[in-house]
Formats: sequence, C-alpha cells, structure tokens
Amino acid sequence: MDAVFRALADPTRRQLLDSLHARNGQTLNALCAEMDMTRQAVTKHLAILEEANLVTTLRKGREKEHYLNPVPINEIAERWIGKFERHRLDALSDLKKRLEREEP
Amino acid sequence: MDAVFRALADPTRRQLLDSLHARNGQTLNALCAEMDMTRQAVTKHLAILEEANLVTTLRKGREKEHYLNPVPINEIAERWIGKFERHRLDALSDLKKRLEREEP
DNA sequence: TAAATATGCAACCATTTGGTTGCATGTCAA
DNA sequence: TTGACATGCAACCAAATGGTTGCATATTTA
Repeated sequence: MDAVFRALADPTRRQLLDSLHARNGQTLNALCAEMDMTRQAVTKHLAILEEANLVTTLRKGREKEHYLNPVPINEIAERWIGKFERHRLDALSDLKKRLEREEP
Repeated sequence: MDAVFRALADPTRRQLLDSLHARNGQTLNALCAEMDMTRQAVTKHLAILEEANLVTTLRKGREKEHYLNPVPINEIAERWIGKFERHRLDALSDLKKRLEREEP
C-alpha cells in the first residue's frame, strides 16, 4: 500500500492515470505525446505505477499497451480513507466545540 | 490537492494521522513519544501535514495541540478516487475481455 | 534485407527529502 | 526569579527522486 501512496504522490503520475482513465490501453508513445518530458522519464513513471499495481501492461509486438488498474485505489479508499471519512463530521464538530470553548 | 497527496505519501506522516485519529489533540511531545526519531524530524512532518491542511494546531500556553482535519482526505476521496472507483468493475471486465481475446 | 519505429537499459546530474545536531525562545512552577 | 520543560529555528548531510543523454534491442514495413 505504501507503493500506491508514493506512486500517487507525483502529479505527472496522476496525469498518466488520468490519461489512461480517459483512454485505456494507450501505448508508451501515445502517453509520451501528452507529457512534456522525454520518453525515458515517462517510462520511469510508468514503471513506478506498474510496481504499485496501478497500471497493467500488455506487450503487443513492438508496442506496449497500458491499462489502468483501479483496484489499489479502491482499496485505499476502502481501508484507509474510509476510516477518516467515517468520523468526518464528528471530528469537525469536536474541533468546533473545542475552539469555541478554548477561545472565548 | 498536490500538497495533500505528497503529505500522504510518507508512512511516518500517515502514522501521525493514525495516531491523531486514535487520540485527537495530542501535543508535539506526546506524538514524538511513539515516533522513533527526533522531535525536530516529527516537527517537520507535522509542518507538512499542517501545510496540506490535514492537521490543525492550537497553541495552549507552551504546548501545541494537534487536531486531525479529515476534510482534504474526504475531498480526495470524492473528487479523485471517486472517478476511478466508478468505473472499477467496467475497467476490470474490459481488461479481462481484452486479455482473453488477445492471448488465446 | 534495410530503414524506420517502439521500447529497454544504464550512467549521470540537480534538486528534494528525511533525518540529524546545536542553540534560541517562551512558559510554567517551585 | 530561576530552573525545568515545550517548542522553534537553522545549518548540515546522506539518500531518494525526477529528469537527462546515449546507446542497445526488437519488430515492422518498404
């Protein structure tokens, strides 16, 4: 899960995920076209996404297709974000009460 | 939002959020007690969490209380993760179909 | 087969990051 | 008021990160 969080930390990688979300199965060159950096830099980002299991690749001759895998993101939403969301309103009202009480 | 993602990328900072989730309003020293690093290192992590608006502080005399702010996490869940979750099953079945079709 | 195309690998570099140590400041309490 | 305690600030350092360039390999296609 750490790998997923670290992978999501970079804006370029989130942009790559967005791009795949818009059009799934894009080739490396296709993805590079919209990124303002060298192909090798994009390759590295994709490798990180792949290692975090956020992207799955499929070799097709000399091309490599990239597919978005939303499962790890879903797991984060379920396991980690969910527990903070659950107490969202509670925590907010707690904070509000505290602030009102402590700073008259 | 970039600041939130980057803040969440570090395991120490997620641990700090967990700690505040378990017991809200902890002081810096209290938080340091469970972290295996110097107070100054923890201070830096808390500063990053504060800048990402994930933690709110309240000065209380010579102590500083830290409160979890779940709103940014909720925003991420809503605005960013939601759109990937929405197509989760679709994307999975798409991928499955493709793999079956392309690799007989 | 030869040229063009798509990707892979590795060395290298600047900046950021995560941590340290040392000292300063502010507040509580005896 | 003085000593202890909680926090703040700054310089410094090693390692990770994000990017580059150069060259190698594999697959089309003319």
